[in-house]
Amino acid sequence: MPLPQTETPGRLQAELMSRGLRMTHQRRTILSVVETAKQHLDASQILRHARKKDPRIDRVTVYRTLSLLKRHGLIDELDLMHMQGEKHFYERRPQRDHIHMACLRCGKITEFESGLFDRLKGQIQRDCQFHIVVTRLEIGGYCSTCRSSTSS
Amino acid sequence: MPLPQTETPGRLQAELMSRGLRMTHQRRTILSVVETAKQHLDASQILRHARKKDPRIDRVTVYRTLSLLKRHGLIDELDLMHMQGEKHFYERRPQRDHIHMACLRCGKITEFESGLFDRLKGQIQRDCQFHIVVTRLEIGGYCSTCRSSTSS
DNA sequence: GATATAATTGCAACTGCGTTACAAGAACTG
DNA sequence: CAGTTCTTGTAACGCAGTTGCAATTATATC
Repeated sequence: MPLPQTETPGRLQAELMSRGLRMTHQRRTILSVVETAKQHLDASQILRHARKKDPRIDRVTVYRTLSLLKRHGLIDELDLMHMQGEKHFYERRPQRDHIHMACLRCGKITEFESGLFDRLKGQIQRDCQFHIVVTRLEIGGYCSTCRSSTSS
Repeated sequence: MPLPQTETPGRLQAELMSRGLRMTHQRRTILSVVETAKQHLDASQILRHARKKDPRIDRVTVYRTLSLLKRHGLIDELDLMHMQGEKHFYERRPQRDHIHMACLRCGKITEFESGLFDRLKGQIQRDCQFHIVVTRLEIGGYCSTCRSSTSS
């Protein structure tokens, strides 16, 4: 067997291992799902994708792995303005923080980076003497497409 | 009877009435709780406070009233970085948006207004052609007090 | 490699926030 | 003040996430 085909090692996996955490088959699978996701996934979607690769994974393991990744600052948790119930969505933590805009009409999620946002964080650290660990800026409103069509 | 002592009419109540919504005794009570809250309350705390004024209020009514106020843009819903489970907290929508900072150690919530934040929102509306309805900027980290004491 | 040990997993049951269905009750209209 | 429509309480439900515990598995050590 040429290695159990666990995708390319991946940054998440490398990060966890470098922190001395055990690398189980389940974790590798869940990590690869999060790592290759093309959109924001919630826990149950992550479970479904993971089960396609390994049907024996339990949802509890997904929750535990997500909270592990969160504790280690490797993923960010999003609410996306609670447009789809109370789910949480996850994404690999990016180099540079970005803003999530959620269209209240079509549900599209747009990401946006901004130097003003970076400056704002700097201002907060200085003026409030607050050491920032994680930020979440979510905005609800109407995207350009939905603004131009019939109802506002 | 000199009016059923429902606090001063209150802005929330006036707003709802001006929109042609029925003003029930329960709504008046819940509104006054939200309006006079000295801190961010979650649904169950609002229920508890409301019941002190009127023991017959049910939690369902609290949820329904909160979602009514939310739909009308009269209150904002906060997650406060999910530090206390998955509760949601509520506050009367302020004139000017502010940022919520949550200390991951002591749990203190700090509010902060910033011209940079206002400018950032303007930039988003322009550059992304996105019509902003509601924003939520939450930051987790360590407050000045907790930074100076023993552990970081 | 084999073995010991400490972490991780799956299962099942549970918690807790929030929602829904529906009949009874209350607010507004004329 | 009678009628209509909205709102409420009750109870049952749904769903995301958590916990306890025995069985399993990754890693360190021999």
